Amino acid sequence: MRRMTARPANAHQARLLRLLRDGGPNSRAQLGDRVDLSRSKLAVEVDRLLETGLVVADGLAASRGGRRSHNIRLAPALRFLGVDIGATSIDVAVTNAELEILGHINQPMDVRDGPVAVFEQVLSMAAKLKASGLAEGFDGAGIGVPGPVRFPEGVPVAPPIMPGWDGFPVREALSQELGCPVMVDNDVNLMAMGEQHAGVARSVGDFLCVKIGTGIGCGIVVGGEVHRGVTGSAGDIGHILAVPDGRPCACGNRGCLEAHFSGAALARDAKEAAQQGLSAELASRLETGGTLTAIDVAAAAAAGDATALDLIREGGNRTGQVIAGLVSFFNPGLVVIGGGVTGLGHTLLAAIRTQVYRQSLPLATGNLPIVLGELGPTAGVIGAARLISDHLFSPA
Amino acid sequence: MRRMTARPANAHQARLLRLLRDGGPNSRAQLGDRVDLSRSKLAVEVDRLLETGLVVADGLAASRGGRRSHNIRLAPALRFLGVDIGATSIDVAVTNAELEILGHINQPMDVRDGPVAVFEQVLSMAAKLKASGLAEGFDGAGIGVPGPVRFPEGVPVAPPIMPGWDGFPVREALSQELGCPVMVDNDVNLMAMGEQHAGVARSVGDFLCVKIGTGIGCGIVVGGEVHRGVTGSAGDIGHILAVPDGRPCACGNRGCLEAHFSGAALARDAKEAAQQGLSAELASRLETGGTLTAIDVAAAAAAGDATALDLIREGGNRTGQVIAGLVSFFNPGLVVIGGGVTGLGHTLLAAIRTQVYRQSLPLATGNLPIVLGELGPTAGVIGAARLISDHLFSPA
DNA sequence: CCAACTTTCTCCACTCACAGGACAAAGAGT
DNA sequence: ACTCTTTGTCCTGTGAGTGGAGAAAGTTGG
Repeated sequence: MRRMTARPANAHQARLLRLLRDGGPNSRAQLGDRVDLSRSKLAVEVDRLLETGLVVADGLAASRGGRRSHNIRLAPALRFLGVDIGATSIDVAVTNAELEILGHINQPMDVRDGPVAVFEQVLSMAAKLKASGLAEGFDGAGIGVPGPVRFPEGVPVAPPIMPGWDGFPVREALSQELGCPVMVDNDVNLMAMGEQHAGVARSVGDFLCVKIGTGIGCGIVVGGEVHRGVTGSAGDIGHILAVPDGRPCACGNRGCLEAHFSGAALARDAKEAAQQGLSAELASRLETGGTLTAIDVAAAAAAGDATALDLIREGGNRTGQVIAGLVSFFNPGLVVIGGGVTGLGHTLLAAIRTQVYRQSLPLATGNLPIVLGELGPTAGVIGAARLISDHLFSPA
Repeated sequence: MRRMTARPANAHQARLLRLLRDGGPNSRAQLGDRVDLSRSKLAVEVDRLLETGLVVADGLAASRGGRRSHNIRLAPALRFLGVDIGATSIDVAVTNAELEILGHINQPMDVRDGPVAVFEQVLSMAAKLKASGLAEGFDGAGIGVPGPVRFPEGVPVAPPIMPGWDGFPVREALSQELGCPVMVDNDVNLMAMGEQHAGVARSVGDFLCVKIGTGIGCGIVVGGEVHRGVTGSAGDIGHILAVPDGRPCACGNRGCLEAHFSGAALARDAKEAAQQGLSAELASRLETGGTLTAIDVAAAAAAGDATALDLIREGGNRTGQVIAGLVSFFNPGLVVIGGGVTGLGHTLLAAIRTQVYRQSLPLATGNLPIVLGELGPTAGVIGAARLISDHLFSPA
């Protein structure tokens, strides 16, 4: 099947496509209300979009007291691929043009295996989704990787936890393999875009999205746009100093936030505590599994284990201190906490909130919600789909 | 004299005005090269601007091998007032439409005297500049105040060091008194705009501008635009935690950056050192003046006093640690250091650089200049003039 | 001093985007 | 059947903008 070849010819068409994508109105009249164009001009642009096939008119809506309107919607055959490459697993999902997830699979993996091995797996996961009948092909794909990206070229740069990926032409390679346009971004930025599109950050212009997983990072959204920084490393808060002369970090310094709180640090601390006999709960989990992860700590905490709760609180305090600084600096309208440790739930959130509300000035915290992301593992893939659709739904 | 009444009628005219302001080309042909409009359209817009009087054509330029071009320039009678209200002094300057300073005066003052007393002084300083023949009136004024501002309304909100200013309608009051449009912003943001317009940050899109004076703050520029945050308190880094369980701060917490390094903290530490007999140099200055300021410390350091140098290095390290975090988070293309303590010069800069380059990741610091502002006390007033001219040179 | 070439600026005709009103189509309510 | 409402189409007028022709004002070289 021939995939999406057309692109919006002008800003009006791009605007209309995004309105339709974001669950907006779907009759010509309703579109006209939002788009500040005359009915005639709007009709012309809609007709052109219908000609390109990006948009279809199917059926009539119920009457609202007058002539029934045509249902205008994005082509139902459009499919986007969202890929979220984490440090230890891959998420791949197919969405329709409205970015609704039609199918989603997750597989464990190690980024350190390098781009070739990882892409083989991504392609086989995409093929599996295709085989299940959800898509006949992809009109575009968004990819998130756990490290800084030179955004215009779609190439990872100097990724600390991804040796072998530096300079690998991710965008070009995947575009070749998949036969469709591809955009690449940092996984944290994609999570922020996901929560902005379909999660807690809808209708918020300036917010921070802190992702605590194997590492720790922060998506920065300014005026509705992701801020990536001059070298694509903005939001890399894992190596901000959290504890003077604290624990050694993989980066060579001491006391980095990531060395004190992250999925990896939490597992390490839990293991130490178990071995020192501080927690029977954790020790028993260590025995059965042979190793501990953040999930074990979450389970222990849920079971009321004091040591596990202490670890979470301690980590939340450290993280909260750093976030407090960022809140003072950036003055966001919302802070979203997400990533693998979301399972630590309310204990973590409470610790973070306490620190932020205590340390930042009232003017910055006065009306500042600090909440957990509501999309969980789908935030990344939705953000990835959003990334490519933003690209495709912009003037050619 | 009637002042500037016209405003650009469309985006093209606004663009042309800004080009002319920023020292750009000044013939129709040269303007056409930059503005991506046909010669005919451009001529129409220039003619309209000439009609409004915002722009004048005076004289002919030298020939470059053909017909001589007309000199197109902004009306030479246009005057902007730039006001920078600091914690302890006021700067007022008059500029022409190209934002060149025609006259600049500075007077000591205490913001805590409240808005009424301060504005009386501002108005008398403005009157003095007028009386000296530099201006017959003002076409617009920009005002910087040392605290957060609700930008759209031009009203200070909850300013910690400015009791009595909370909610005072600065913009409206001064607009009344001066009889011209007024815009109000945080003084730190204005310094950033000043350095962007005429200083070290020309042609840099994303940068941070750290102002260390009585307090400490940070101007944030994203994509050429100042980021003010949702409540106007962005950049308020003075109360970021710098030293766990450190010195008590006026805000009620302990260990804030501002409590450890700022003009006020430096004076306090110098006085302590002098009284403890650690430095003969500082002690003698304390005796002669009865009190110490950052300027005394700078002088002592310049004279080679070890204690003074230590104080500066110590403060620079603290500040550098905080800036390192901001650099990791924001990934700017430039960091500018300015404000009253600029006099501490290279010692301070070296300490800050050391911390940032050590603590932030190479990708973020690799090509990151950290420099002193080059405009000194004029940065604020130039930024203020820029603020109001940006406002006036935008479509009505 | 004249011819040839440059650069700057003006004028004019043509195109296209867009607004806004008239009107047709299709339905609801009475 | 009649009126009112909502939706969608058609048509014409207006103003923005382009691009070419050419006038205006120079320089350079014979």
